[in-house]
Amino acid sequence: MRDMHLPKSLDIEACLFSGQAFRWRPYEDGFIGAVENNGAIIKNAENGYLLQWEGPGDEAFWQHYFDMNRDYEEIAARYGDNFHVKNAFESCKGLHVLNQPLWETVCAFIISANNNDKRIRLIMQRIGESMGDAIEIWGETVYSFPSAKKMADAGAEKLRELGTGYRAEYLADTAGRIAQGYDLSLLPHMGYEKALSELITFKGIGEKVADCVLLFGCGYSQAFPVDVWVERVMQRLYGMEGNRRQIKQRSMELFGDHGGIVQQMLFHSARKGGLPL
DNA sequence: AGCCAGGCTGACG
DNA sequence: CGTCAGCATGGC
Repeated sequence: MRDMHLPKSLDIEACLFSGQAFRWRPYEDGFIGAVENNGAIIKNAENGYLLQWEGPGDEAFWQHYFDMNRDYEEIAARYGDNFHVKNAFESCKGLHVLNQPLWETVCAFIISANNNDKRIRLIMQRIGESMGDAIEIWGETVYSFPSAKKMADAGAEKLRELGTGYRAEYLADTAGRIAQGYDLSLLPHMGYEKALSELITFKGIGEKVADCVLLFGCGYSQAFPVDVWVERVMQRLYGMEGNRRQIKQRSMELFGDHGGIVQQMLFHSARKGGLPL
């Protein structure tokens, strides 16, 4: 068991429950979950939080996971002349875009298609329970996310039993390609456009899902996923028209290198009901 | 009891 | 190239 302090400047609840991570759950006055082979509990503490974990990770691992090496205040300041983005950053103070395990992120967002947050969590939990490794922490059990090989071996039928529905074949096919040797870990190093073109060759991954993977799992902070909420924001608040791809292109031009972070602020505040839609 | 959910695929024009 | 019906499942 190791532990470290997380600063009050982080809003852990916002980070873990804003549609980017799906494998944490409330626990006592904090949260419990697993990242890679680390089981973790986060408790409220004076002037921040106490993160306790069992597993091979170190402090740098968690600092990267919570994107603590990025200056969000400085990024927010760059959009100080943009009314709605400025407001979104202020109402989402402490929300960071997480850097999550790539394979798990791929699966989560394949599952997310035409689905809702609650059910994505339900399915991800079932996948962990049935195929992941159990990790004990403080008498609680959490589960690592299973490898692509393990999911490929389980097959589409098994995945369907877990409630994935018509996405079972997508997951099985994608898991199979990766188990056969496709190296996801190259994606963060080949540039945004190339990585996007690679991702959309997988079944169940279209442009929106790919952009979520690029943003939450590959560190491409310019990736701008356009879902129904963000589409509505850009239409109503910025007068954009056209299909989602056009809205994405115009948004990326408008917001630039940190568009994905802007997107997460707009998405989260829109879902909280904090935007005049 | 329908409707909807951080869309994608395959078919068709 | 763009459009569009159909899609499994569970929560509300």
